[in-house]
Amino acid sequence: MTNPENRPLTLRDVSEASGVSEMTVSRVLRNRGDVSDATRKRVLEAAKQLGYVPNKIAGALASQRVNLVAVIIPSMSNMVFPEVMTGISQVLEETDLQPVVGLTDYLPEKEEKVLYEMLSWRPSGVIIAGLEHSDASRAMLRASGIPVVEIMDTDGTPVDSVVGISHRRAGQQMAEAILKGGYKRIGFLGTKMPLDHRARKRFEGFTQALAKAGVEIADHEFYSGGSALVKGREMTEAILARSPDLDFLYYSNDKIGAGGLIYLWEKGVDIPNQIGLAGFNGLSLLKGLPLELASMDACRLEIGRRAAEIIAKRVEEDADTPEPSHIALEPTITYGDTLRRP
Amino acid sequence: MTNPENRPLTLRDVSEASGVSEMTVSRVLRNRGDVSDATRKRVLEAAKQLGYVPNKIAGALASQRVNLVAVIIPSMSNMVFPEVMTGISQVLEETDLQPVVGLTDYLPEKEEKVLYEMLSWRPSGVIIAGLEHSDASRAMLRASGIPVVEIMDTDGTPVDSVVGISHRRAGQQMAEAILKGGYKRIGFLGTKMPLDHRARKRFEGFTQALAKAGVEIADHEFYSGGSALVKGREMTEAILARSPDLDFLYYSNDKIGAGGLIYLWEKGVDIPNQIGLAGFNGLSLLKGLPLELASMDACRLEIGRRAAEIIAKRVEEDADTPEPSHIALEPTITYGDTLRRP
DNA sequence: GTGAAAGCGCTAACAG
DNA sequence: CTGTTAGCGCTTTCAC
Repeated sequence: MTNPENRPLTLRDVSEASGVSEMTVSRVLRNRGDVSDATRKRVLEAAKQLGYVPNKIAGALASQRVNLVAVIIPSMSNMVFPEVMTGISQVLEETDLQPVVGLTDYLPEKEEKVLYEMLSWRPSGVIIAGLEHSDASRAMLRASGIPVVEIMDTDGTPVDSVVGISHRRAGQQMAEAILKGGYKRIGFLGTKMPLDHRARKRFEGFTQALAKAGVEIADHEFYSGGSALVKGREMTEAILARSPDLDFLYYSNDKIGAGGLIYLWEKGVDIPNQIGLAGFNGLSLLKGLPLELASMDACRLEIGRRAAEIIAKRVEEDADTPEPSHIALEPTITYGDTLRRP
Repeated sequence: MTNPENRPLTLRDVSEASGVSEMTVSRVLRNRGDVSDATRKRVLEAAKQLGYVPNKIAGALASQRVNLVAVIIPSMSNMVFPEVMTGISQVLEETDLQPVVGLTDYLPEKEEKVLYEMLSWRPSGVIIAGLEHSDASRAMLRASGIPVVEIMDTDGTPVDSVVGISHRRAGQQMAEAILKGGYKRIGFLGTKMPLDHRARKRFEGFTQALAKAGVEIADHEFYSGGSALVKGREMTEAILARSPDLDFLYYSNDKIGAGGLIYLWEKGVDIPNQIGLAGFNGLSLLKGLPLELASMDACRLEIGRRAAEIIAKRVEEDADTPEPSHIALEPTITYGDTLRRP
């Protein structure tokens, strides 16, 4: 407010303005230790009057503590991660920890860079999507000496703690449900991205479970980039033009599934009898469609919450129990209107 | 890698391991000043070997420079802001600046808190959504002495720079287009949130332009929370049950518009003749619908890019030209298949 | 309850 | 090209 030279204000300015030692000012501003009400009041007044904002950089350097939690995820436009973030925020809001997000675009090199950048701010913990990281990244995580929670996926070996679901099993379960529904000629539509390990694992689990029943995927279609809804339409049209005898389409995510569903609905196709459909994620948008798309909940919110809880707990307890938590959540199938029940 | 005591490594460790002074190690690690290739190599090797990650906290304190740009936005699940972020990231990636996101949930108190928190890290600049802030927030922004860019909206008085569109005018233009399309009985469907100032301004501009033509909104419906697609369906059903004679529905965002569109399409309503529809934002999902919803581009990516450019430029040039930029972008109408052209 | 001194790990500024 | 000296603005620790 009153800052004529426009020089960042320091504790000393507040000290001088209030006539209280820097040390006591610091105590007041952090609510630490006993300070008389009179002094406290004078300090608070001076601080507000000046418009003082503490310098966390100096504070962090002196105290060797940073109330930041690095959250490293592939993307924010995926619909999945905003919800994970919500879970993380919900939990961290009750602590004095703050999430800081870094985006990787599914690129290992970028993940490495972002991780390096974030670790250089010495956060109190790291929440990072996936179990697949470059050797350098894994080394940094281990060397950091702070709690690390890998999220989303449990199919692999974590550096420290892990919270997620088994995408391989998710793919298997969907395959089993589809077979039980009596479908035989199954098409798969998914993302081309070879770096989306979770989509890949679902695909693997899916084909594997089909194989166990002697069924093979009849056709498949992959995409990359663009609006998922549009791609869903286009791929559906393409795969059915090529293989008109398909009786089920399994989409690797709900958005392309929704696009396909709208397309088929337009065409007047009898769903789920002529063709059944399923997606993945359990997005709430599915309920706004003409038919509710079958899907599978990915436990996004819960994963975020659990991960944050692990970090928060470790930060509190500090030194002791460096026992890693390994939490595997159980996704559930929604049949909706597009997958015949057994 | 080789960090037995698990104590954070320091420059001194690298210095000792390489037999080079701390200062020179620092120079190598920052690519600053001339260092002989031999020394550089020794340092780099030692650093990598130890798995050293520089401490930016100490660096920032010493250099009084922080390569962070605070980005303060209401939400990440809005579809709008991820795209703004993309624009910001694109530009900042070419600099050594890094965006750090803070979320406000459209709450002024939360905005104030987040802003305080971020400013206490002394970022190089602030990009903040909207022009409406608490007095305290505005005071902090002004007192911070760093470049501030308010984004999304140009209807108001910025603290420093601003990049956005006029939402009031956007509402007006849509009203004019609707009238020119020959529609008379117009319904409005939107968010209840009184804190979404941009939606409010669009509504105001909309009604105002209608009024100028002697038309009044025939009915309206507001919602809050829940899946936008679902809400769009429900509100559309509700408003038409109440006012079956409406010939146009203007939705305050594309998602609820899409929900309404799907609902009406299901019902077999003749769009755009029996009823016309329009949304707002120009989301790419619109092209995946049975009909393309009329909408208006909000210039999200461009806003992000421009804002980041302003910050980047100011950080480079430093002291001079503290001349604020005021950039008003021009949104364009998409008629799609749901709004009759004049 | 309050204050003084000594750093936190790095970099600016200068000296060689 | 390399090294030395002083801090950056806070908090820790200990004294009063």
